[in-house]
Amino acid sequence: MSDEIPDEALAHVAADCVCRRARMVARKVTRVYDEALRPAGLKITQFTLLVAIGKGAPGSVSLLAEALAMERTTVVRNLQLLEKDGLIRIGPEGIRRARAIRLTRAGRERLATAYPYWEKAQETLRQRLGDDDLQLTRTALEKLARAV
Amino acid sequence: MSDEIPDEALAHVAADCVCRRARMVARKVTRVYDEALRPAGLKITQFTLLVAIGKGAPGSVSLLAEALAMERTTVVRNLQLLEKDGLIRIGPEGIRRARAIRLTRAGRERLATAYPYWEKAQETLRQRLGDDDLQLTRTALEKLARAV
DNA sequence: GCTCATATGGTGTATATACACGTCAATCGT
DNA sequence: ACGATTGACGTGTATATACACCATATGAGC
Repeated sequence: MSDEIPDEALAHVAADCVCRRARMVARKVTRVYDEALRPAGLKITQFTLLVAIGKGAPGSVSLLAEALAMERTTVVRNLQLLEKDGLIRIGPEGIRRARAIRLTRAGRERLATAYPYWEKAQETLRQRLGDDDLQLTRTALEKLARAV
Repeated sequence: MSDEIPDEALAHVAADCVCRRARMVARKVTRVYDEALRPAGLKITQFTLLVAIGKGAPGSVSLLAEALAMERTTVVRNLQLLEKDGLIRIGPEGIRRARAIRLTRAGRERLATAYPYWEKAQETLRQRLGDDDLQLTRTALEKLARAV
């Protein structure tokens, strides 16, 4: 019968699925950063967005989404939360309806507050992995992000 | 003023944040697998859960969550969806309220249907990365998952 | 000017994730 | 016997993610 799946196939998936591993890693790592950032009242997703906005002052939601490999509509919702908290300002529609996004003063202050906690999370990871494996991991994630 | 954050710090985060990279990778990879599995009517999270259940017939929700590095409560919601679709059965409370979880016949059939699509996604990634970088990636993700 | 392709944005809906909290069952120490 | 501890479960609430769909704006070609 073709509608039964052998145990070997299940073991193969469990052992070798790249997506399973990538998601497991993302969940675990996210917990470390979210916990570290808790005192700053930010989650790592929000912190990452604020950094991207502060760094590049993106001229549109689409560009911001592209830079972070996020769905544009996901960025829309996340930005709405940040704006509600007064951390960013979403500008009016400009050319081709594009909206510029920029940090507010509160947003910059929150970033400054959060930064040391982010550093702690990075250091936690470095200690748990060791310098060599940390570098290996960076390289691998970079290659994977580029390739996919 | 200590409430301003220098551009160098922002560049440092954007370039070196392990969590940012891990989440970007997870999003990108997830899209590949979700799209590949679409014809089977499953998302990669659901497929992964079904595989874990089919492989181990876990004796409790907590064990299943542990095995996949998921929050227990997340697993609870995801299992509720799978049970609603008739793909799994969540047993009655046993020792210490533990509930055994097992695939239904429909669940096994769905797994058999989905498996070739998962293989396609794996092959897609292998082609885009190349064998060497794929192995490198596996190793790095494995180390990261263990360490964190 | 009109039409159409393209770029940008937002909403509806559904799933995924996780913390805080409460509930219930088994076990342990006294 | 019984209170405290531990283990397991589920819900409330909030955020994160993404597809489907629709609305609006610009520019190209006619």
